Amino acid sequence: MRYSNATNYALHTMVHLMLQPGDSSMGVQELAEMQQLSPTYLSKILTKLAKAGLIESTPGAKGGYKISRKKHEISFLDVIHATEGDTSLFDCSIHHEGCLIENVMRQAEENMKAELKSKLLIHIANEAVSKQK
Amino acid sequence: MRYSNATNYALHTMVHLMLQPGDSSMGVQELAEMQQLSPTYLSKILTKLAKAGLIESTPGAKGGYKISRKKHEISFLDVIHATEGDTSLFDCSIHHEGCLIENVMRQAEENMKAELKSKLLIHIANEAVSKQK
DNA sequence: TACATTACAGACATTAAGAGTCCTTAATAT
DNA sequence: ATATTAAGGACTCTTAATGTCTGTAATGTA
Ligand code: SF4
Ligand code: SF4
Repeated sequence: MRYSNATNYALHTMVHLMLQPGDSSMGVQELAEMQQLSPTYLSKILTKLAKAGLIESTPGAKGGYKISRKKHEISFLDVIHATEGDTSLFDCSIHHEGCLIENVMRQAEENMKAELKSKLLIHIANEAVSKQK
Repeated sequence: MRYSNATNYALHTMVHLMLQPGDSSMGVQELAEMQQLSPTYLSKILTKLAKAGLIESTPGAKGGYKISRKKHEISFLDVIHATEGDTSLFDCSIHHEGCLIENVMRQAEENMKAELKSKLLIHIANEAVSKQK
């Protein structure tokens, strides 16, 4: 029971893109090198992020990825949702009416999600910058 | 990213054992039938629960499993911990000092665990009983 | 227009973990 | 002694994550 590596890569990539100045794009090549992983694999993750509207992609020469216009609203939960999908941590296939076990598990997951939703990536990016100084 | 079926089975089994009257034991055979799953597989899960001190096992004829003496203190988290192990949901292998990403992820997981720790199985068992009436 | 560059998509291979089975051993009651 | 039960190890099967390869479409540049 662990978050996938893809989520880790996605989070790092998002922070990288946030720190990129102005309207400049980065290619998957460059992004993959920074994280020491295969460009083709990262490409799939980036496509997911793009479909979720968290980043914007432009094909063709001088193309690449840049952070979405919603830059200041993107939460950890948004990224995780994009990579992990929207499945529940606990999902009993039976679904008895008013199941007490599910209630507890769902509530617990909600507590986690609430935190992940309240934390914005932009905060991490800003802190990272001020640390470097 | 889902909790394993084993956790589901474990939770159900624990509730069953809690509803058992007095000091009586149940065999893995009976417990497996109730949940429609293989006795040998459930046996492995029960062994984990026993090692975690959540249930007590007695081998030999007329043996079986019964709820531990800590019956009234056992939380959802205890059961999950026994079956899933103590690994973190988010575990970056690198561990940069004061990592901001990990901080957020860890905190979120803590929020979930807090809920799971506060919910005791005995409550579920009691509610299940009063519903039946 | 031709060409280089880049994202995108599908098929495929590899790996790791979960789920489940089978068989043997040890402990206990009758 | 024998039947019954839990525990443990080795094994297979299934599934999902991880990763690669190849081709296609879109875009800028010369
Ligand atoms: S009681 Fe809840 S968790 Fe258990 S089988 Fe029914 S729906 Fe699933
Ligand atoms: S910054 Fe944090 S999550 Fe990223 S590589 Fe370092 S330790 Fe891992």
